[in-house]
Amino acid sequence: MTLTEENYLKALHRLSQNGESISVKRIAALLDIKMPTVNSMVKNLSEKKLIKYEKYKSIELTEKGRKQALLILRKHRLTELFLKDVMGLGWEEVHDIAEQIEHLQSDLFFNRVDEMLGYPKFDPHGEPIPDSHGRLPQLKATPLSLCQSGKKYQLSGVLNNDASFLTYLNSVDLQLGSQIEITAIQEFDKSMAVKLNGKIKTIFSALICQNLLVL
Amino acid sequence: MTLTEENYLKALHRLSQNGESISVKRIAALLDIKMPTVNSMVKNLSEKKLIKYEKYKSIELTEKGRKQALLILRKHRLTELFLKDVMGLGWEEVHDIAEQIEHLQSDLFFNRVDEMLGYPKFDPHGEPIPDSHGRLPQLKATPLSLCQSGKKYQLSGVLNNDASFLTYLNSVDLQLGSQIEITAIQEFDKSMAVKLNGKIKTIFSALICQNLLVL
DNA sequence: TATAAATGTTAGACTAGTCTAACATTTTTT
DNA sequence: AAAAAATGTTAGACTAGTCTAACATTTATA
Ligand SMILES: [Mn+2]
Ligand SMILES: [Mn+2]
Ligand SMILES: [Mn+2]
Ligand SMILES: [Mn+2]
Repeated sequence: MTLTEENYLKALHRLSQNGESISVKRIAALLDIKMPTVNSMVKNLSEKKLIKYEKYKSIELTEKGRKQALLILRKHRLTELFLKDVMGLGWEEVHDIAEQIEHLQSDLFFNRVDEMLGYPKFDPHGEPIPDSHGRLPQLKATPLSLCQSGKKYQLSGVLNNDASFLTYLNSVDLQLGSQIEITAIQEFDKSMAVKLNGKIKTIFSALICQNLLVL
Repeated sequence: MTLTEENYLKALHRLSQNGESISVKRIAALLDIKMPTVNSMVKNLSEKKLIKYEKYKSIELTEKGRKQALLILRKHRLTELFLKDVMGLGWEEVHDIAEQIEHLQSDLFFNRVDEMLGYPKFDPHGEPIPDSHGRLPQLKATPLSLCQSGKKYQLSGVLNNDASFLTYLNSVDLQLGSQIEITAIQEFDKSMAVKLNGKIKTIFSALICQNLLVL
Protein backbone atom coordinates (compact mmCIF):
# COMPACT_ATOMS: atom_id res chain seq x y z
CA MET A 1 0.00 0.00 0.00
CA THR A 2 1.13 3.52 -0.77
CA LEU A 3 1.38 6.30 1.80
CA THR A 4 -1.61 7.98 0.15
CA GLU A 5 -3.74 4.86 0.31
CA GLU A 6 -2.80 4.44 3.97
CA ASN A 7 -3.92 7.97 4.75
CA TYR A 8 -7.24 7.40 2.98
CA LEU A 9 -7.81 4.22 4.96
CA LYS A 10 -7.11 6.00 8.23
CA ALA A 11 -9.57 8.73 7.24
CA LEU A 12 -12.18 6.15 6.25
CA HIS A 13 -11.78 4.46 9.60
CA ARG A 14 -12.07 7.71 11.49
CA LEU A 15 -15.23 8.67 9.63
CA SER A 16 -16.80 5.30 10.39
CA GLN A 17 -16.24 5.80 14.13
CA ASN A 18 -19.31 7.78 15.18
CA GLY A 19 -21.81 5.56 13.41
CA GLU A 20 -22.43 8.09 10.64
CA SER A 21 -22.17 6.84 7.08
CA ILE A 22 -19.13 7.66 4.93
CA SER A 23 -19.64 9.97 1.95
CA VAL A 24 -17.27 11.24 -0.70
CA LYS A 25 -17.96 14.73 0.59
CA ARG A 26 -16.83 13.93 4.13
CA ILE A 27 -13.65 12.18 3.01
CA ALA A 28 -12.83 15.15 0.81
CA ALA A 29 -13.40 17.57 3.67
CA LEU A 30 -11.31 15.58 6.15
CA LEU A 31 -8.34 15.13 3.83
CA ASP A 32 -8.69 18.57 2.19
CA ILE A 33 -8.84 17.02 -1.25
CA LYS A 34 -11.37 17.60 -4.04
CA MET A 35 -14.30 15.22 -4.52
CA PRO A 36 -13.29 13.87 -7.96
CA THR A 37 -9.91 12.90 -6.53
CA VAL A 38 -11.60 11.06 -3.71
CA ASN A 39 -13.95 9.43 -6.18
CA SER A 40 -11.08 7.91 -8.13
CA MET A 41 -9.31 6.73 -4.97
CA VAL A 42 -12.54 5.16 -3.78
CA LYS A 43 -12.69 3.15 -7.00
CA ASN A 44 -9.09 2.11 -6.48
CA LEU A 45 -9.60 1.00 -2.88
CA SER A 46 -12.73 -0.82 -3.95
CA GLU A 47 -10.81 -2.80 -6.56
CA LYS A 48 -8.36 -3.78 -3.83
CA LYS A 49 -11.29 -5.01 -1.70
CA LEU A 50 -10.44 -2.58 1.08
CA ILE A 51 -13.82 -0.86 0.89
CA LYS A 52 -17.33 -1.71 -0.31
CA TYR A 53 -18.50 0.80 -2.90
CA GLU A 54 -21.34 1.24 -5.38
CA LYS A 55 -22.03 4.41 -7.36
CA TYR A 56 -24.00 6.97 -5.36
CA LYS A 57 -24.20 4.65 -2.36
CA SER A 58 -22.43 5.27 0.90
CA ILE A 59 -19.02 3.75 1.50
CA GLU A 60 -17.97 1.08 4.00
CA LEU A 61 -14.64 -0.42 5.02
CA THR A 62 -14.38 -4.16 4.45
CA GLU A 63 -13.00 -6.34 7.23
CA LYS A 64 -9.67 -6.33 5.37
CA GLY A 65 -9.70 -2.56 5.05
CA ARG A 66 -10.63 -2.00 8.66
CA LYS A 67 -7.80 -4.24 9.81
CA GLN A 68 -5.28 -2.37 7.65
CA ALA A 69 -6.51 0.94 9.05
CA LEU A 70 -6.16 -0.28 12.60
CA LEU A 71 -2.63 -1.52 12.02
CA ILE A 72 -1.63 1.93 10.81
CA LEU A 73 -3.41 3.49 13.79
CA ARG A 74 -1.43 1.12 15.98
CA LYS A 75 1.84 2.39 14.54
CA HIS A 76 0.66 5.99 14.92
CA ARG A 77 -0.29 5.64 18.56
CA LEU A 78 2.71 3.55 19.57
CA THR A 79 4.90 6.20 17.96
CA GLU A 80 3.17 9.03 19.82
CA LEU A 81 3.70 7.30 23.15
CA PHE A 82 7.33 6.56 22.29
CA LEU A 83 7.95 10.19 21.40
CA LYS A 84 6.48 11.28 24.71
CA ASP A 85 7.69 8.63 27.15
CA VAL A 86 11.06 7.69 25.66
CA MET A 87 12.04 10.92 23.92
CA GLY A 88 10.41 13.37 26.32
CA LEU A 89 8.32 15.36 23.84
CA GLY A 90 5.03 16.98 24.93
CA TRP A 91 1.65 15.46 24.06
CA GLU A 92 1.04 18.52 21.88
CA GLU A 93 4.19 17.84 19.83
CA VAL A 94 3.89 14.16 18.98
CA HIS A 95 1.05 13.92 16.46
CA ASP A 96 2.71 15.55 13.44
CA ILE A 97 5.83 13.42 13.77
CA ALA A 98 3.77 10.24 14.26
CA GLU A 99 1.84 11.13 11.11
CA GLN A 100 5.12 10.57 9.24
CA ILE A 101 6.57 7.64 11.18
CA GLU A 102 3.30 5.65 10.99
CA HIS A 103 4.14 4.91 7.33
CA LEU A 104 7.47 3.30 8.16
CA GLN A 105 7.73 -0.30 6.97
CA SER A 106 9.61 -2.17 9.69
CA ASP A 107 8.19 -4.76 12.04
CA LEU A 108 11.54 -4.79 13.80
CA PHE A 109 11.21 -1.10 14.65
CA PHE A 110 7.63 -1.16 15.90
CA ASN A 111 8.05 -4.39 17.84
CA ARG A 112 10.96 -2.80 19.65
CA VAL A 113 8.96 0.37 20.34
CA ASP A 114 6.12 -1.75 21.72
CA GLU A 115 8.55 -3.72 23.88
CA MET A 116 10.33 -0.62 25.23
CA LEU A 117 6.98 0.86 26.24
CA GLY A 118 5.89 -2.35 27.98
CA TYR A 119 3.09 -3.24 25.53
CA PRO A 120 0.98 -0.17 26.33
CA LYS A 121 -2.81 0.03 25.91
CA PHE A 122 -3.26 3.81 25.48
CA ASP A 123 -1.56 6.65 23.62
CA PRO A 124 -0.66 10.06 25.15
CA HIS A 125 -4.15 11.38 24.36
CA GLY A 126 -5.93 8.48 26.03
CA GLU A 127 -6.80 6.74 22.77
CA PRO A 128 -6.61 2.94 22.82
CA ILE A 129 -3.78 1.27 20.88
CA PRO A 130 -5.00 -1.54 18.58
CA ASP A 131 -3.16 -4.83 19.16
CA SER A 132 -0.93 -6.43 16.52
CA HIS A 133 -3.92 -8.27 15.03
CA GLY A 134 -5.80 -5.00 14.58
CA ARG A 135 -8.15 -5.56 17.51
CA LEU A 136 -9.25 -2.45 19.35
CA PRO A 137 -10.47 -2.52 22.97
CA GLN A 138 -13.55 -0.36 23.44
CA LEU A 139 -13.36 2.09 26.27
CA LYS A 140 -16.26 3.68 28.06
CA ALA A 141 -15.21 7.17 29.01
CA THR A 142 -17.77 9.99 28.73
CA PRO A 143 -17.31 13.58 27.55
CA LEU A 144 -17.17 16.04 30.44
CA SER A 145 -20.01 17.92 28.73
CA LEU A 146 -22.41 15.11 29.71
CA CYS A 147 -21.34 15.02 33.38
CA GLN A 148 -23.05 16.33 36.48
CA SER A 149 -22.37 19.30 38.70
CA GLY A 150 -20.90 18.58 42.12
CA LYS A 151 -19.13 15.39 41.11
CA LYS A 152 -15.43 14.53 40.73
CA TYR A 153 -13.97 12.89 37.61
CA GLN A 154 -10.62 11.77 36.29
CA LEU A 155 -9.32 12.88 32.86
CA SER A 156 -8.91 9.76 30.73
CA GLY A 157 -8.60 11.18 27.23
CA VAL A 158 -8.97 14.10 24.86
CA LEU A 159 -11.01 14.16 21.65
CA ASN A 160 -8.99 16.90 19.98
CA ASN A 161 -5.24 16.69 19.37
CA ASP A 162 -4.58 20.23 18.16
CA ALA A 163 -1.45 21.70 19.70
CA SER A 164 -3.40 24.81 20.72
CA PHE A 165 -5.87 22.75 22.76
CA LEU A 166 -3.23 20.56 24.41
CA THR A 167 -1.03 23.54 25.19
CA TYR A 168 -3.99 25.17 26.90
CA LEU A 169 -4.45 22.05 29.02
CA ASN A 170 -0.75 22.18 29.90
CA SER A 171 -1.25 25.77 31.06
CA VAL A 172 -3.87 24.70 33.61
CA ASP A 173 -1.74 21.71 34.60
CA LEU A 174 -4.19 19.17 33.27
CA GLN A 175 -2.87 15.75 32.23
CA LEU A 176 -4.30 12.27 31.80
CA GLY A 177 -5.28 11.15 35.28
CA SER A 178 -5.84 14.66 36.63
CA GLN A 179 -8.90 15.23 38.81
CA ILE A 180 -11.71 17.48 37.57
CA GLU A 181 -14.46 18.56 39.96
CA ILE A 182 -17.49 20.29 38.44
CA THR A 183 -18.54 23.03 40.86
CA ALA A 184 -21.23 24.62 38.68
CA ILE A 185 -22.74 24.45 35.20
CA GLN A 186 -23.95 27.61 33.43
CA GLU A 187 -27.44 27.09 32.07
CA PHE A 188 -27.02 29.62 29.24
CA ASP A 189 -23.82 28.51 27.43
CA LYS A 190 -23.19 25.14 29.11
CA SER A 191 -19.83 26.34 30.37
CA MET A 192 -18.57 24.74 33.56
CA ALA A 193 -16.88 26.09 36.66
CA VAL A 194 -14.30 23.46 37.62
CA LYS A 195 -11.65 22.78 40.25
CA LEU A 196 -8.57 20.99 38.84
CA ASN A 197 -6.47 18.62 40.96
CA GLY A 198 -8.15 20.16 44.00
CA LYS A 199 -6.29 23.40 43.32
CA ILE A 200 -6.83 25.51 40.20
CA LYS A 201 -10.32 26.98 39.76
CA THR A 202 -11.30 28.01 36.27
CA ILE A 203 -14.08 28.02 33.67
CA PHE A 204 -14.31 25.50 30.79
CA SER A 205 -16.31 26.53 27.72
CA ALA A 206 -18.77 24.03 26.27
CA LEU A 207 -16.30 23.32 23.46
CA ILE A 208 -13.59 22.40 25.92
CA CYS A 209 -15.97 20.17 27.88
CA GLN A 210 -16.95 18.31 24.72
CA ASN A 211 -13.31 17.46 24.05
CA LEU A 212 -12.42 16.11 27.48
CA LEU A 213 -13.13 12.44 28.22
CA VAL A 214 -13.50 11.46 31.87
CA LEU A 215 -14.19 8.45 34.01
CA MET B 1 12.54 18.55 -1.79
CA THR B 2 10.87 15.23 -2.50
CA LEU B 3 12.02 11.89 -1.11
CA THR B 4 13.21 10.92 -4.57
CA GLU B 5 15.27 14.07 -5.00
CA GLU B 6 16.78 13.52 -1.57
CA ASN B 7 17.85 10.01 -2.50
CA TYR B 8 19.44 11.25 -5.73
CA LEU B 9 21.37 13.92 -3.80
CA LYS B 10 22.65 11.34 -1.35
CA ALA B 11 23.76 9.14 -4.24
CA LEU B 12 25.45 12.09 -5.95
CA HIS B 13 27.32 12.87 -2.76
CA ARG B 14 28.42 9.31 -2.29
CA LEU B 15 29.69 9.09 -5.86
CA SER B 16 31.68 12.30 -5.41
CA GLN B 17 33.48 10.86 -2.40
CA ASN B 18 36.38 8.94 -3.95
CA GLY B 19 37.44 11.73 -6.27
CA GLU B 20 36.02 9.99 -9.35
CA SER B 21 33.76 12.05 -11.58
CA ILE B 22 29.99 11.52 -11.55
CA SER B 23 28.37 10.04 -14.65
CA VAL B 24 24.77 9.26 -15.52
CA LYS B 25 25.81 5.62 -15.79
CA ARG B 26 27.15 5.47 -12.24
CA ILE B 27 24.10 7.16 -10.74
CA ALA B 28 21.84 4.76 -12.62
CA ALA B 29 23.84 1.77 -11.38
CA LEU B 30 23.88 2.93 -7.75
CA LEU B 31 20.15 3.68 -7.60
CA ASP B 32 19.14 0.78 -9.87
CA ILE B 33 17.28 3.12 -12.20
CA LYS B 34 17.53 3.45 -15.98
CA MET B 35 19.77 6.08 -17.56
CA PRO B 36 17.00 8.14 -19.22
CA THR B 37 15.27 8.48 -15.85
CA VAL B 38 18.49 9.70 -14.30
CA ASN B 39 18.97 12.07 -17.21
CA SER B 40 15.66 13.78 -16.55
CA MET B 41 16.27 14.01 -12.82
CA VAL B 42 19.70 15.50 -13.51
CA LYS B 43 18.03 18.24 -15.53
CA ASN B 44 15.58 18.82 -12.71
CA LEU B 45 18.28 19.07 -10.04
CA SER B 46 20.27 21.33 -12.30
CA GLU B 47 17.34 23.77 -12.63
CA LYS B 48 17.14 23.83 -8.85
CA LYS B 49 20.86 24.73 -8.72
CA LEU B 50 21.67 21.63 -6.69
CA ILE B 51 24.09 20.30 -9.31
CA LYS B 52 26.19 21.70 -12.15
CA TYR B 53 25.33 20.00 -15.41
CA GLU B 54 26.00 20.40 -19.12
CA LYS B 55 25.08 17.86 -21.78
CA TYR B 56 27.63 15.07 -22.11
CA LYS B 57 29.81 16.63 -19.41
CA SER B 58 30.37 15.08 -16.02
CA ILE B 59 28.15 16.12 -13.12
CA GLU B 60 29.08 18.03 -9.96
CA LEU B 61 27.19 18.95 -6.80
CA THR B 62 26.97 22.69 -6.16
CA GLU B 63 27.76 24.01 -2.68
CA LYS B 64 23.99 24.17 -2.06
CA GLY B 65 23.49 20.59 -3.26
CA ARG B 66 26.39 19.28 -1.22
CA LYS B 67 25.03 20.91 1.91
CA GLN B 68 21.56 19.42 1.36
CA ALA B 69 23.10 15.98 0.86
CA LEU B 70 25.11 16.28 4.06
CA LEU B 71 22.06 17.33 6.07
CA ILE B 72 20.24 14.19 4.92
CA LEU B 73 23.32 12.13 5.71
CA ARG B 74 23.30 13.73 9.15
CA LYS B 75 19.73 12.58 9.74
CA HIS B 76 20.60 9.10 8.44
CA ARG B 77 23.60 8.64 10.71
CA LEU B 78 22.01 10.17 13.81
CA THR B 79 19.10 7.81 13.27
CA GLU B 80 21.36 4.78 12.94
CA LEU B 81 23.10 5.60 16.20
CA PHE B 82 19.77 6.23 17.92
CA LEU B 83 18.44 2.87 16.76
CA LYS B 84 21.52 1.15 18.11
CA ASP B 85 22.27 3.02 21.34
CA VAL B 86 18.77 3.99 22.47
CA MET B 87 16.68 1.22 20.97
CA GLY B 88 19.21 -1.58 21.21
CA LEU B 89 19.22 -2.73 17.59
CA GLY B 90 22.32 -4.29 16.04
CA TRP B 91 24.58 -2.33 13.69
CA GLU B 92 23.51 -4.70 10.94
CA GLU B 93 19.82 -3.83 11.45
CA VAL B 94 19.84 -0.05 11.51
CA HIS B 95 20.57 1.03 7.93
CA ASP B 96 17.29 0.05 6.28
CA ILE B 97 15.20 1.75 8.92
CA ALA B 98 17.38 4.89 8.82
CA GLU B 99 16.92 4.95 5.05
CA GLN B 100 13.25 5.67 5.75
CA ILE B 101 13.53 7.91 8.81
CA GLU B 102 16.15 10.14 7.17
CA HIS B 103 13.33 11.67 5.10
CA LEU B 104 11.31 12.75 8.12
CA GLN B 105 10.70 16.50 8.25
CA SER B 106 11.05 17.52 11.89
CA ASP B 107 13.82 19.57 13.44
CA LEU B 108 12.24 18.90 16.82
CA PHE B 109 12.71 15.15 16.37
CA PHE B 110 16.30 15.18 15.14
CA ASN B 111 17.43 17.81 17.65
CA ARG B 112 16.09 15.59 20.41
CA VAL B 113 17.83 12.53 18.94
CA ASP B 114 21.08 14.49 18.78
CA GLU B 115 20.64 15.66 22.38
CA MET B 116 19.79 12.19 23.71
CA LEU B 117 22.93 10.81 22.07
CA GLY B 118 25.12 13.58 23.52
CA TYR B 119 25.93 15.26 20.17
CA PRO B 120 27.81 12.28 18.75
CA LYS B 121 30.50 12.52 16.09
CA PHE B 122 30.30 9.01 14.58
CA ASP B 123 27.59 6.58 13.52
CA PRO B 124 27.53 2.84 14.39
CA HIS B 125 29.70 2.05 11.36
CA GLY B 126 32.36 4.60 12.28
CA GLU B 127 31.19 7.14 9.68
CA PRO B 128 31.42 10.77 10.73
CA ILE B 129 28.13 12.62 11.38
CA PRO B 130 27.93 15.99 9.59
CA ASP B 131 27.10 18.87 11.94
CA SER B 132 23.87 20.87 11.69
CA HIS B 133 25.48 23.25 9.19
CA GLY B 134 26.42 20.37 6.92
CA ARG B 135 30.09 20.40 7.83
CA LEU B 136 31.82 17.05 7.81
CA PRO B 137 34.98 16.33 9.82
CA GLN B 138 37.54 14.41 7.80
CA LEU B 139 38.88 11.34 9.46
CA LYS B 140 42.17 9.66 8.70
CA ALA B 141 41.57 5.97 9.23
CA THR B 142 43.22 3.53 6.80
CA PRO B 143 41.85 0.30 5.30
CA LEU B 144 43.28 -2.76 6.98
CA SER B 145 44.34 -3.93 3.51
CA LEU B 146 47.06 -1.24 3.49
CA CYS B 147 48.43 -2.13 6.93
CA GLN B 148 51.56 -4.01 7.92
CA SER B 149 52.14 -7.44 9.31
CA GLY B 150 53.12 -7.71 12.96
CA LYS B 151 51.36 -4.51 14.06
CA LYS B 152 48.28 -3.92 16.22
CA TYR B 153 45.37 -1.72 15.13
CA GLN B 154 41.99 -0.62 16.42
CA LEU B 155 38.80 -0.98 14.33
CA SER B 156 37.42 2.53 13.71
CA GLY B 157 34.95 1.97 10.89
CA VAL B 158 33.56 -0.27 8.17
CA LEU B 159 33.21 0.62 4.48
CA ASN B 160 30.38 -1.81 3.80
CA ASN B 161 27.07 -1.78 5.66
CA ASP B 162 25.53 -4.96 4.27
CA ALA B 163 23.87 -7.03 6.98
CA SER B 164 25.78 -10.11 5.81
CA PHE B 165 29.14 -8.40 6.35
CA LEU B 166 28.23 -6.90 9.74
CA THR B 167 26.72 -10.15 10.95
CA TYR B 168 29.97 -11.89 10.06
CA LEU B 169 31.88 -9.33 12.14
CA ASN B 170 29.47 -9.99 15.03
CA SER B 171 30.27 -13.69 14.73
CA VAL B 172 33.98 -13.05 15.34
CA ASP B 173 33.14 -10.57 18.12
CA LEU B 174 34.47 -7.58 16.22
CA GLN B 175 33.08 -4.15 17.05
CA LEU B 176 34.25 -0.55 16.70
CA GLY B 177 37.22 -0.22 19.03
CA SER B 178 38.18 -3.89 18.86
CA GLN B 179 41.88 -4.71 18.54
CA ILE B 180 43.16 -6.34 15.35
CA GLU B 181 46.69 -7.72 15.23
CA ILE B 182 48.04 -8.75 11.84
CA THR B 183 50.12 -11.88 12.37
CA ALA B 184 50.79 -12.65 8.72
CA ILE B 185 49.91 -11.55 5.20
CA GLN B 186 49.55 -14.08 2.37
CA GLU B 187 51.53 -12.93 -0.65
CA PHE B 188 49.29 -14.75 -3.16
CA ASP B 189 45.75 -13.52 -2.32
CA LYS B 190 46.54 -10.70 0.14
CA SER B 191 44.54 -12.47 2.83
CA MET B 192 45.61 -11.79 6.40
CA ALA B 193 46.02 -13.98 9.44
CA VAL B 194 44.76 -11.90 12.37
CA LYS B 195 44.32 -12.08 16.14
CA LEU B 196 41.19 -10.29 17.35
CA ASN B 197 40.98 -8.69 20.81
CA GLY B 198 44.03 -10.75 21.74
CA LYS B 199 41.88 -13.89 21.56
CA ILE B 200 40.27 -15.13 18.37
CA LYS B 201 42.64 -16.14 15.57
CA THR B 202 41.23 -16.24 12.05
CA ILE B 203 41.84 -15.37 8.41
CA PHE B 204 40.48 -12.25 6.67
CA SER B 205 40.12 -12.33 2.89
CA ALA B 206 41.38 -9.34 0.93
CA LEU B 207 37.79 -8.20 0.45
CA ILE B 208 37.19 -8.14 4.18
CA CYS B 209 40.45 -6.25 4.77
CA GLN B 210 39.45 -3.61 2.22
CA ASN B 211 36.25 -2.95 4.11
CA LEU B 212 37.73 -2.54 7.58
CA LEU B 213 39.04 0.88 8.60
CA VAL B 214 41.60 1.00 11.39
CA LEU B 215 43.71 3.46 13.34
C1' DT C 1 41.96 7.65 -38.53
C1' DA C 2 37.98 4.89 -39.30
C1' DT C 3 35.03 1.86 -36.99
C1' DA C 4 33.03 -0.10 -33.01
C1' DA C 5 31.65 0.20 -28.29
C1' DA C 6 30.18 2.73 -24.54
C1' DT C 7 27.74 6.34 -22.79
C1' DG C 8 24.27 9.98 -22.98
C1' DT C 9 19.98 12.14 -24.78
C1' DT C 10 15.41 12.55 -26.76
C1' DA C 11 10.78 11.07 -27.68
C1' DG C 12 6.94 9.03 -26.21
C1' DA C 13 4.34 6.10 -23.06
C1' DC C 14 2.60 4.75 -18.45
C1' DT C 15 1.03 5.07 -13.30
C1' DA C 16 -0.29 7.49 -9.08
C1' DG C 17 -2.28 11.30 -7.44
C1' DT C 18 -3.97 15.61 -8.01
C1' DC C 19 -6.98 19.40 -10.23
C1' DT C 20 -11.13 22.05 -12.88
C1' DA C 21 -15.18 22.07 -15.66
C1' DA C 22 -19.12 19.85 -17.09
C1' DC C 23 -22.69 16.62 -16.44
C1' DA C 24 -25.70 13.20 -13.57
C1' DT C 25 -28.16 11.68 -9.65
C1' DT C 26 -30.15 12.10 -5.25
C1' DT C 27 -32.13 14.81 -1.67
C1' DT C 28 -34.48 18.77 0.02
C1' DT C 29 -37.50 22.56 -0.40
C1' DT C 30 -41.25 24.87 -2.19
C1' DA D 1 -44.75 16.98 -8.08
C1' DA D 2 -41.67 20.38 -9.76
C1' DA D 3 -37.75 23.07 -8.96
C1' DA D 4 -33.66 23.92 -6.54
C1' DA D 5 -29.77 22.49 -3.93
C1' DA D 6 -26.54 19.22 -2.62
C1' DT D 7 -23.82 15.55 -3.69
C1' DG D 8 -21.49 12.41 -6.82
C1' DT D 9 -19.39 11.14 -11.34
C1' DT D 10 -16.99 11.62 -15.69
C1' DA D 11 -13.78 13.66 -18.82
C1' DG D 12 -9.69 15.60 -19.55
C1' DA D 13 -5.48 17.90 -18.05
C1' DC D 14 -1.21 18.21 -15.31
C1' DT D 15 3.18 16.79 -12.44
C1' DA D 16 6.59 13.55 -10.63
C1' DG D 17 8.82 9.61 -11.50
C1' DT D 18 9.47 5.74 -14.00
C1' DC D 19 10.15 2.87 -18.43
C1' DT D 20 11.57 1.31 -23.60
C1' DA D 21 13.09 2.31 -28.18
C1' DA D 22 15.54 5.12 -31.11
C1' DC D 23 19.01 8.41 -31.99
C1' DA D 24 23.47 11.23 -30.85
C1' DT D 25 27.89 11.92 -29.02
C1' DT D 26 32.08 10.61 -26.98
C1' DT D 27 35.62 7.27 -26.11
C1' DA D 28 38.19 3.21 -27.13
C1' DT D 29 39.98 -0.12 -30.52
C1' DA D 30 41.61 -1.89 -34.67
MN1 LIG E 1 -2.29 11.53 16.67
MN1 LIG F 1 -0.09 9.73 7.77
MN1 LIG G 1 23.52 3.57 6.61
MN1 LIG H 1 16.52 7.28 1.65
